[in-house]
Amino acid sequence: MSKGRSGNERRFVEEVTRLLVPWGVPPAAARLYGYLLLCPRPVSLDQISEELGISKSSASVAAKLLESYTLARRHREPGTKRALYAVTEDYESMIRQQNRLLEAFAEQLNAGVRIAASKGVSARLGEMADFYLTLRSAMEDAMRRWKRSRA
Amino acid sequence: MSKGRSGNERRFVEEVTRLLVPWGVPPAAARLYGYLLLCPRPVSLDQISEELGISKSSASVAAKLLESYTLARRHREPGTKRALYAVTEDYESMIRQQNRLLEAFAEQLNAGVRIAASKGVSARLGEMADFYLTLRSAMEDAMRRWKRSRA
DNA sequence: TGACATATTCGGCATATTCCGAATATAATG
DNA sequence: CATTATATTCGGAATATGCCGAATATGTCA
Repeated sequence: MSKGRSGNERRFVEEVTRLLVPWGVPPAAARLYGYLLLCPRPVSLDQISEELGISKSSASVAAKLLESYTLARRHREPGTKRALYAVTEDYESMIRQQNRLLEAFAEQLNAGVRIAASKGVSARLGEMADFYLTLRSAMEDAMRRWKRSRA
Repeated sequence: MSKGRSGNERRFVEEVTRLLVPWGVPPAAARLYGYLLLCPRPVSLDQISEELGISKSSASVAAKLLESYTLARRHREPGTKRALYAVTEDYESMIRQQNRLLEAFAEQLNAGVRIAASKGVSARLGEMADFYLTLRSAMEDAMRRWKRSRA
């Protein structure tokens, strides 16, 4: 992606940012993800810094964060120390993280069943736990099916 | 729920908080939700304030926020101005919100397909959009089935 | 090994978020 | 309508978050 990014590309990046931030992704990392999604090839931190108008250090921190989320991957440029970053195909990552939260929440609700001060509360918490576990399972199934349909 | 809450109840509330905050729920509101989940009956803002150790105004703001999320509902106490709050059964609320984000993200990815600078990028964005829409549909289906199984 | 290129860390600053308590608004009743 | 009870708003303070740029760490090559 060249120096002069089109308005459409800029808009895309800002929209991706707007959607990822509520998922708990810090703004600079979200913008980087949006930008990397549009890059046909891995890009350097210098280029990221320039294209997104952020400091080199912020680019580094954002890239490493995306890497920890497995949303981006580091590539090396042989013969230099330069790091290049590109998106991974692991776009399940965010869904998996949400599933883990769902599961933990369901577990907590089941823990609540055991301490509930009334039958009504107990029933409510149990039902909620059931609901969230059902949703989690449905997502796991869907991801399995998706993987298979792609193989 | 009486003045002297048990350690287990306290722990439950703090655990629910810990799990809801990453979903973007402010700490006080998350704690209130955890507390309300354990209440067999609607409770007043005074009681909330006292039990959670927060100011009356914070309790009010938190309760109204949960209400806007449809996680809690306001009840009136006839003959007084007092507001009582209790959790709703609308625990689908958070899942629906995530689904809307998923859908919007997929739409944005499809918009990206149209401006992509290369075939590779285009294919990638399209596949991601497909994936997220598949997940969203799976969740919608699961919620529909759940509703039916409860009727 | 030293020099250079490059990434990362860290302290500081600006801004955002969270909560408190006083001020203000609103609901209920006689 | 006035009074009282109660909820809500708002300004301010404390704390958290996000980012920058200088300092530091690390990788590559001759």
